[in-house]
Parts: sequence; structure tokens; C-alpha cells
Amino acid sequence: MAQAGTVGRILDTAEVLFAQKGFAETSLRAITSKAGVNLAAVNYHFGSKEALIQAVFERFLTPFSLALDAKLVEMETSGIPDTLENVLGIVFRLAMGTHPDDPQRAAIFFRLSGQAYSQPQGHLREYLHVHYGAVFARLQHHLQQAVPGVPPMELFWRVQFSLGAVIFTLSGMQSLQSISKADFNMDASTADITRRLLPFLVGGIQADVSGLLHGDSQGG
Amino acid sequence: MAQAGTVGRILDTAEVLFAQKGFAETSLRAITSKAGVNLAAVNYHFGSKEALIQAVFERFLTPFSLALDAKLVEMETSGIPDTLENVLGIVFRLAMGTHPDDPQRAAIFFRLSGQAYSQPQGHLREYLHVHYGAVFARLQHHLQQAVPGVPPMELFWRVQFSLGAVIFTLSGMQSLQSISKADFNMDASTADITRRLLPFLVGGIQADVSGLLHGDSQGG
DNA sequence: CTGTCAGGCAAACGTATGTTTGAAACGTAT
DNA sequence: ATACGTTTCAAACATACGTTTGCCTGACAG
Repeated sequence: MAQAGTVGRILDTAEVLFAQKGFAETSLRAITSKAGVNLAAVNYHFGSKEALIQAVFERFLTPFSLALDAKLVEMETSGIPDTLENVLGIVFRLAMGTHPDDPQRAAIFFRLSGQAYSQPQGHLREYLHVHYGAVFARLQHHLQQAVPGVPPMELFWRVQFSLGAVIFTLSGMQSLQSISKADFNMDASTADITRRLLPFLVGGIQADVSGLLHGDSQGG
Repeated sequence: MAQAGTVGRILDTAEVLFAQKGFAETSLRAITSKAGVNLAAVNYHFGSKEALIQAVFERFLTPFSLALDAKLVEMETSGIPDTLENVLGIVFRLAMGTHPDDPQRAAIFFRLSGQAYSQPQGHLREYLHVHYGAVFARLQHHLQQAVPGVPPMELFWRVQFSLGAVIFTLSGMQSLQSISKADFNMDASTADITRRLLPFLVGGIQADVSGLLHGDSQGG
């Protein structure tokens, strides 16, 4: 969280604020004042606010994407079986561990992803699909190996459902924590939640496909 | 979609725009111009933008909440067993059917819920918890009957995961549809997705709880 | 006809935002 | 020391927003 230059400080601060409050609700003035840099620095170094958002994602997703790809390849070569637990475990550990120094970084990662997907126009969504679609396809392929009984189309949607469960939960974790604390008198950390998420996702993805025998071809 | 008075037209339009673009990104000018009413009408009839948001939710959630409560009571009295399929089926059919004339209304319902939960400050979230917490508790109770083997704390989180899967997917359905169409050359309707969601959620909620034998007490 | 009042209207107000500007400060090579 | 490209800075700009204002309309009661 203590990058030297102006660019780094802007990215560090923007990343946190975007995750906390969303893109539209985070003003450049809020970023620059908290980062201790001049307001004009954003437009000078990045060009626009939208470019800054893109830069934040690039800094986040590129290392994650590369690491995930490497881990999946490593899994193939070393003959580790394609089980849901293995594949999803890789994703989770990677998301949690891209920045081991900061335990809250994983929450930021998921919250940012959630903000990106929630974007109405979907500019960012398309950007993500273009730049990181290959890794996503490889991930989906491994999941498909894990559950060959689930048609590809069905798996596609179940991955989306899983994404929703992860991102939505971790995005709203602050509020949910207060609720769970009130109802159950218990605290819950990010690691706690991800530990609970894994069996839920496994159960959902490998659920029975009876009663879904309609248009589940696997074209294109 | 064609309510008579100015108030109704504002609510109808605001509901759609809020669901499409979110609260902050939807200006009063956009609402009033699309609704064909004067800009000042919102502040005149509702007092403020935040009050309008609250009014939109109230109009949406009150009938849904009442209907859900009635359906759950009806289920108790008529002796229908508390299975996940039954309970979740009620919720889905109700969400789809609160406004049978408009098939897209269900998507709006879920998207609005997603926007509410994504709200950073959580004002709306607290409002929802206060006004509709009882129905939610009853729903959770029935789910608990369906999966007695899952500890209450675990069930609480799995319901949150399920909410995430539902809301996230249906919120981003427009973008997802284009992706699924590109990758699988298939279209997907809201009814399609909810049909796919049910087995996923059932599988996730009733998943094995082995390996989660930590602090799963059920205090307060 | 007159008075009253809720509702509708165009216009303006104050504020916050993203962006741009022009000058000052800095580092570096000549 | 001088010149030059880069970076920083305070200030302003244009725009969009939520909200408020003052006037107008139209119906209805006296």
C-alpha cells in the first residue's frame, strides 16, 4: 500500500476507493486528496477517469490472470486430477494470495470484479472479456473435465451463478458481517467465507441435471 | 407500464431506469423526461430522490412480501413438506408472477434487489432489513426445516450465496446473454435462467458440511 | 364572479463533478 | 549556467446534478 511515485499512489488509493464505494461514487478529488497528489495528476498520467479505472483493473487482473494460467498448466503437466475442489481451490488461493502482504486485498479483488460486472454499459465487461477471456476459457475447460455430465451450456451458467455468489457475498461483506454478527453473534473473515463458499459451489456446479433436458446443445 | 397519474408514471419509469442503470447513475431528469412529467414533480410528490427510491422499493416489496408470507403460511397449513424445491419454487414463482402482465418485471425485481444490496452506505439495506426482515426470517426457517443437517450459521451464508447467484446473474443478464449467444449460439430468457438456477441452488444449499466443523454454533 | 388550493411548469440556484489551462518547480544533459 | 522535457500545482472551465422558486393552470366552493 505504499508505492513510491504519484502514479502508484493514485492506483493504490483508487483501487481501495473503487472497491469501497464503486466507480461513479468515487470522485477524482476523493482519490487525489486521499492519495496526497494534485487533482490534475489523474488526467495527466492516465488521460481520463475511465482510463484510470481500466489501469486499476489491468494492474489487478494481469498478475492474477498470468498466475492462474500458470497454475492450470502446472496442473495439467503434473497430472493432478481435474476435480472441482482442485480447480476452484486454485482460483481461491490465487485470489487470496496475489498480494500476501495485505489480507484485505482479496476482498478488494472480488469487490472490484463485482463493480466491473455491475457496470451498466458494460464497457469494462467487454474489456475484461477481450483481455482475459482466454484464461477464463481455460478455467472453464478444466471445470468441464471435472463435471463431464453437465452440458457445456449448463456449466457456463453455473459458473456465472458461482461468480455471482462469490462476488456478491464478498462485495457486501461489511453489511453482511454486521447482520450475521447480530443474528448469530459471530464474526466472519474473508477466509471464513471462502472456506464456506467452496462446498456450496461444488454442490451447485455438480448438481443433478435431470429436468433440464431441453435445448442443451453445445454449438459454436 | 401505463399508470394514470403523475405519481404512477414516475414510479413506473424510475423502477425501470433504476434497475437498468442503478440509483446514482439515474438522474431525475432522465426519469421525468422519459415519464413525460415535469422535473419538479419528483420533489413535489416524493420530497427527494432518496424518498423516491424508497417509494419504488415499497411498491415492489410490499406485495411480494405479503404474498410470500401468505404462501409460506399456506404451505404450513396444507402440510406441504419443507423441501428446498418447494420453498425456493415458491420464491421464484412469486418473483416471476407478481406482475404477470410484464415478463420482464421479474428481472427488474431482481436487479432492483441487487442494486439495493450493492449500495455502499447500506441505508436501503437497513430499511429492507427492518421492513421485510420478518418474512426473510420465516423463509429462512422453512429452508432450515428442509436441510436440518446444515447448521443455521452455515445456512445463513448459503442463503446469501444463493441471493448472490440469483441477483448477480439476473442483474447482468443483458451482457451475459450476448456472451452466451456468442459462445453457444443460444438465447436465454429469464425463465430459462431461473429454471437452471433452481438445481444449482438446491445442490449448493444442501451440500455436505464436512470440513466445516469449526465455530458453527448458533447463538443469539 | 371570486377566492382557494393542489398540481404542473419553466427557470434558476447552489453544488459537485471531470477536465483543461498556464505557470511554476524539478531533474538532467549540454 | 543554461536550456529543455517532465511533472506538479492552483485555478478556472463547462457541465450535470438535486433542489427550490415563482408563476400559471384548472377545478371547485362560496
